[in-house]
Amino acid sequence: MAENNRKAENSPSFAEKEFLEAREDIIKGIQDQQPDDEILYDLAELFKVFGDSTRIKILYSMFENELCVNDIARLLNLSQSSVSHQLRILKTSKLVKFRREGKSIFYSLDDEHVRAIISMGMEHVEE
Amino acid sequence: MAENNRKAENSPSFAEKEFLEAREDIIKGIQDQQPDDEILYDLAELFKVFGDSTRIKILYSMFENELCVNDIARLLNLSQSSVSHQLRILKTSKLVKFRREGKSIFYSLDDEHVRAIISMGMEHVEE
DNA sequence: TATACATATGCTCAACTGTTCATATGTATA
DNA sequence: TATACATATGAACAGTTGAGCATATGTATA
Repeated sequence: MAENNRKAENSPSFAEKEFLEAREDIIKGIQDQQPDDEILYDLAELFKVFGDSTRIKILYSMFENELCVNDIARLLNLSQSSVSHQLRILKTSKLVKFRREGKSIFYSLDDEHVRAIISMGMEHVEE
Repeated sequence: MAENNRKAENSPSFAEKEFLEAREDIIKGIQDQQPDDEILYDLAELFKVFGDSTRIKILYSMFENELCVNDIARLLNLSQSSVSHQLRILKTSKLVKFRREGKSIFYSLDDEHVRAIISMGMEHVEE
């Protein structure tokens, strides 16, 4: 009896049931569309690289020019070590490419995607 | 004499001087183009929000649907608390909007920029 | 080949971040 | 208005990350 009561209290009404099932269907649908975890993980890793102001400054400085490590350090008032460390991260993420010329190594943005992503973010920030 | 020698060793040749001055000019030019630090900081902060796989999953799940906190938690197998914390960050960054409906709160992407930024990153990742 | 210059890298530490747990707030309904 | 449900939030803790220092590697040139 007490059990019946509790059961009655907890069991959803017909309308509630329909609502819950509808939500379930929507969730199932999304689950199918959702890209693999691995891809979403990589996507987050990519944005993480853009998510540091030192790296953003470095990327922006190369927006229209190739620069060597020392140029960047002087331009942005950063230590050589710091710039070098960050460039390694940018290299690993394929956001910059480089070429050697004598003692210097010139870095530049790897492709148009990098510019596009930065520009897109800039639009959102400047609103 | 020793001083003269050292000076001679250390002083750059004419060609070197020209090269260094050219680099200086380039750096000055970039310094003028570079956006304010504050803007670049905000830009990095924006990307930082995209730079976490939980938040990316949450954003992606809302790509074409509005969802309530509980939907997202079940869909992505996350705790209610975790989802709520992350949604607060997404709200603060103006990446999602929300509306109340009874006890539930439905979240959705704030505007097309959000979709555009994610899509752009996706292109780079899928290469 | 010794020296100076340009860049890279290993290590350490302080600061930051995401999760969890416990609890608070807000809302509908019996 | 008491209860259950949905969401939000504060505190604490573990894991991560960027900067700086010291040093290693690579390259040109006297």
